[in-house]
Amino acid sequence: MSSSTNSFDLIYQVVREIPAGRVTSYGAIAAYLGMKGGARMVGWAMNASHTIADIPAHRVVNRNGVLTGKNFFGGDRMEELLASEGIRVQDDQILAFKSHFWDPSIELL
DNA sequence: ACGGTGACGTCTG
DNA sequence: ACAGACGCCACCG
Repeated sequence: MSSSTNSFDLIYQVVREIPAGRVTSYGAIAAYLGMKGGARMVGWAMNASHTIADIPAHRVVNRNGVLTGKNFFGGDRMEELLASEGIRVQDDQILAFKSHFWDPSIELL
Protein backbone atom coordinates (compact mmCIF):
# COMPACT_ATOMS: atom_id res chain seq x y z
CA MET A 1 0.00 0.00 0.00
CA SER A 2 2.51 2.69 0.37
CA SER A 3 -0.19 5.23 -0.15
CA SER A 4 2.29 7.98 -0.74
CA THR A 5 0.98 8.70 -4.17
CA ASN A 6 -2.45 7.37 -4.97
CA SER A 7 -2.70 8.52 -8.56
CA PHE A 8 0.92 7.71 -9.13
CA ASP A 9 0.41 4.08 -8.29
CA LEU A 10 -2.59 3.93 -10.60
CA ILE A 11 -0.52 5.23 -13.46
CA TYR A 12 2.21 2.70 -12.79
CA GLN A 13 -0.36 -0.07 -12.88
CA VAL A 14 -1.58 0.97 -16.30
CA VAL A 15 1.86 1.53 -17.77
CA ARG A 16 2.96 -1.82 -16.43
CA GLU A 17 0.05 -3.44 -18.27
CA ILE A 18 1.21 -2.11 -21.61
CA PRO A 19 2.12 -5.14 -23.73
CA ALA A 20 5.43 -5.23 -25.56
CA GLY A 21 5.32 -3.76 -29.01
CA ARG A 22 2.54 -1.41 -28.02
CA VAL A 23 2.55 2.22 -26.95
CA THR A 24 0.13 4.60 -25.30
CA SER A 25 -0.19 8.30 -24.70
CA TYR A 26 -0.25 10.39 -21.55
CA GLY A 27 -3.74 11.60 -22.30
CA ALA A 28 -5.03 8.05 -22.71
CA ILE A 29 -3.77 7.08 -19.28
CA ALA A 30 -4.97 10.32 -17.74
CA ALA A 31 -8.39 9.85 -19.27
CA TYR A 32 -8.49 6.25 -18.11
CA LEU A 33 -7.79 7.45 -14.59
CA GLY A 34 -10.40 10.12 -15.01
CA MET A 35 -7.98 13.03 -15.18
CA LYS A 36 -8.70 14.32 -18.62
CA GLY A 37 -6.29 17.10 -19.30
CA GLY A 38 -4.05 15.99 -16.47
CA ALA A 39 -1.63 14.50 -18.91
CA ARG A 40 1.07 16.55 -17.26
CA MET A 41 0.69 14.58 -14.10
CA VAL A 42 1.13 11.35 -16.04
CA GLY A 43 4.40 12.68 -17.36
CA TRP A 44 5.39 13.47 -13.81
CA ALA A 45 4.63 9.92 -12.78
CA MET A 46 6.93 8.78 -15.55
CA ASN A 47 9.56 11.08 -14.19
CA ALA A 48 9.30 9.30 -10.86
CA SER A 49 9.22 5.97 -12.67
CA HIS A 50 12.61 6.92 -13.94
CA THR A 51 13.92 5.62 -10.65
CA ILE A 52 11.91 2.42 -11.07
CA ALA A 53 12.82 -0.31 -13.53
CA ASP A 54 9.41 -1.96 -13.40
CA ILE A 55 7.90 0.83 -15.40
CA PRO A 56 8.36 0.62 -19.17
CA ALA A 57 8.03 4.36 -19.58
CA HIS A 58 9.58 4.01 -23.01
CA ARG A 59 6.19 2.74 -24.15
CA VAL A 60 4.59 5.99 -23.17
CA VAL A 61 4.73 8.81 -25.65
CA ASN A 62 2.79 11.97 -26.32
CA ARG A 63 -0.30 12.26 -28.48
CA ASN A 64 1.83 12.88 -31.55
CA GLY A 65 3.67 9.61 -31.10
CA VAL A 66 6.82 11.58 -30.41
CA LEU A 67 9.33 10.37 -27.85
CA THR A 68 9.20 13.51 -25.78
CA GLY A 69 10.91 12.01 -22.78
CA LYS A 70 13.53 10.03 -24.64
CA ASN A 71 15.88 12.71 -23.49
CA PHE A 72 15.31 11.54 -19.93
CA PHE A 73 16.14 7.94 -20.74
CA GLY A 74 19.69 8.89 -21.37
CA GLY A 75 20.02 9.37 -25.10
CA ASP A 76 18.44 7.01 -27.57
CA ARG A 77 17.79 4.33 -24.98
CA MET A 78 14.08 4.75 -25.50
CA GLU A 79 14.37 4.44 -29.24
CA GLU A 80 16.45 1.29 -28.89
CA LEU A 81 13.95 -0.28 -26.53
CA LEU A 82 11.05 0.46 -28.84
CA ALA A 83 12.96 -0.79 -31.85
CA SER A 84 13.74 -3.91 -29.89
CA GLU A 85 10.03 -4.49 -29.53
CA GLY A 86 9.41 -4.14 -33.23
CA ILE A 87 8.43 -0.50 -33.19
CA ARG A 88 9.98 1.69 -35.85
CA VAL A 89 11.09 5.07 -34.62
CA GLN A 90 12.38 7.78 -36.87
CA ASP A 91 13.32 11.31 -35.91
CA ASP A 92 12.03 10.67 -32.36
CA GLN A 93 8.68 9.83 -33.86
CA ILE A 94 6.99 6.41 -33.87
CA LEU A 95 6.03 5.17 -37.31
CA ALA A 96 2.54 3.71 -37.60
CA PHE A 97 2.03 5.05 -34.12
CA LYS A 98 -1.68 4.53 -34.48
CA SER A 99 -1.11 0.87 -35.27
CA HIS A 100 0.93 0.41 -32.14
CA PHE A 101 -1.36 2.56 -30.04
CA TRP A 102 -2.69 0.77 -26.98
CA ASP A 103 -5.70 2.30 -25.32
CA PRO A 104 -6.19 1.30 -21.64
CA SER A 105 -9.84 2.28 -21.70
CA ILE A 106 -10.37 -0.29 -24.43
CA GLU A 107 -7.77 -3.02 -23.99
CA LEU A 108 -7.82 -2.89 -20.22
CA LEU A 109 -11.53 -2.31 -20.05
C1' DA B 1 2.66 27.81 3.71
C1' DC B 2 3.03 29.44 -1.03
C1' DG B 3 4.56 29.62 -5.79
C1' DG B 4 6.72 27.74 -9.68
C1' DT B 5 7.55 23.98 -12.49
C1' DG B 6 6.71 19.76 -15.38
C1' DA B 7 8.24 13.69 -20.23
C1' DC B 8 0.83 17.10 -22.22
C1' DG B 9 -3.76 17.88 -24.03
C1' DT B 10 -7.59 20.46 -25.60
C1' DC B 11 -10.00 24.86 -26.79
C1' DT B 12 -10.36 29.27 -28.81
C1' DG B 13 -8.82 33.20 -31.80
C1' DA C 1 -4.68 25.73 -41.19
C1' DC C 2 -1.61 27.56 -37.50
C1' DA C 3 -0.53 29.82 -33.08
C1' DG C 4 -1.27 31.03 -28.47
C1' DA C 5 -3.27 30.41 -23.86
C1' DC C 6 -5.32 27.75 -20.26
C1' DG C 7 -6.14 23.73 -17.38
C1' DC C 8 -4.96 19.24 -14.50
C1' DC C 9 -2.44 17.25 -10.22
C1' DA C 10 1.70 16.43 -7.68
C1' DC C 11 6.52 17.47 -6.28
C1' DC C 12 10.43 20.75 -5.08
C1' DG C 13 12.55 25.07 -3.20
